[in-house]
Amino acid sequence: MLNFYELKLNHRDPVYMQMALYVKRQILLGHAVSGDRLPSRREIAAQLSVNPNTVQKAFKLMEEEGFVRTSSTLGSVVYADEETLRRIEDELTRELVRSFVDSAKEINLSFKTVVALIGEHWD
Amino acid sequence: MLNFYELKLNHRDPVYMQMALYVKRQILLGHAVSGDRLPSRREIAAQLSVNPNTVQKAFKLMEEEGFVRTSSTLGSVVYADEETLRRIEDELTRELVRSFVDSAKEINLSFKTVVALIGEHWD
DNA sequence: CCCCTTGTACTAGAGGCATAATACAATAGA
DNA sequence: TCTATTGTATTATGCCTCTAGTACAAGGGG
Repeated sequence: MLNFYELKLNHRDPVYMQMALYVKRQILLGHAVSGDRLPSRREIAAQLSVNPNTVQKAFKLMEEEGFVRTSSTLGSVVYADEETLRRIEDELTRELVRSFVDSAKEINLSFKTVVALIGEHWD
Repeated sequence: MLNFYELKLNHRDPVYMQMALYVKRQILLGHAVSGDRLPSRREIAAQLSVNPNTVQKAFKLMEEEGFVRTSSTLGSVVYADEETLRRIEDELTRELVRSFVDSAKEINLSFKTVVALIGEHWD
């Protein structure tokens, strides 16, 4: 049973998107696999101290994106076939790198400088 | 005279923040230096096809952050002393790298993998 | 001197995000 | 069967961002 205690919310991005991203990460890391159950809307709302309606919005998004499925009164479970997993990896990895590289180039950082800076901040 | 034609707005971040970031970048790149004039609020609004009030909000922010100064009816100019320049570099460089490294670690990417991925996306 | 631009301020409204408070049908479990 | 939980839906409120429209004092240039 997945929980949301470790999810630290920021004040920049919509909460319901941060929730969906969190579940995607758990899937990508193998911490959540197909069939794994998710707590009820109300339970998650309590874990995160947010409104149940916000949680419901997150589930709506996750269902639309295809990695969570809900059967009424039986709760929601993770669903991640090959294609879904690939899509999640793409979003979380390639998209992360792409936007970072774009920003780095915007301020004229060289590849060498970028690698050096990352090296400094890695530990 | 700085212009805003090259600034491509996204639909994720507040417009007035994107505007401030754009000016910071121009300063960091040396494309804008102390004394450089900025177009009027209304002129910039036209260049970006946004509302003058939004532009005014950006100026309020930029003045608060100290890299733009306005003298009534004479328009606004860039102001960037040593300390301001350092702060901008910190925000645009170190902050960029820091948040990227954090995200990369969230999905268990190794330093080596990250460098490889960046290398792929660099060109 | 007059007009136009400028910075600044204000009200009003739309849309997205989040909260608060309910409501209800369906089902699992005692 | 009764009760508690669950997913789902609705209405209202508040905040932030952005747009739209208007207003006004101050200064520059003809």
